[in-house]
Amino acid sequence: MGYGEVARAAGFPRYSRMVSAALGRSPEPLPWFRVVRSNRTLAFEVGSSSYREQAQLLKEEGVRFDGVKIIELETENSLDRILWGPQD
DNA sequence: AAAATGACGAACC
DNA sequence: AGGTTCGCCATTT
Repeated sequence: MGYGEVARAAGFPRYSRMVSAALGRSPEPLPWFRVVRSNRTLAFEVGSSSYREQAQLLKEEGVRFDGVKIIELETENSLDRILWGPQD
């Protein structure tokens, strides 16, 4: 899931930036690290401490990388499923 | 009130 | 392919 994708899924197509803001501000432990950029790279500047943290967390979730690019982000407990569940 | 700012994204050079 | 500009919209200056 990218920020724009989350926004769309929530019914706010132009709110990608608000999504990132919300994830950052939220006091509850949201799985912010599962949200990436639309180009499938991580959300932060490569090498930054936040970048390394996100990379580490994602690896623990079983997400694989091709260098800086993410091979496949969607895991069995991807963000959309956590937030909105299997709907049915 | 006006301008700058973002864990964004797409459109243009 | 890679760098710059532009649209987005709530917050903060």
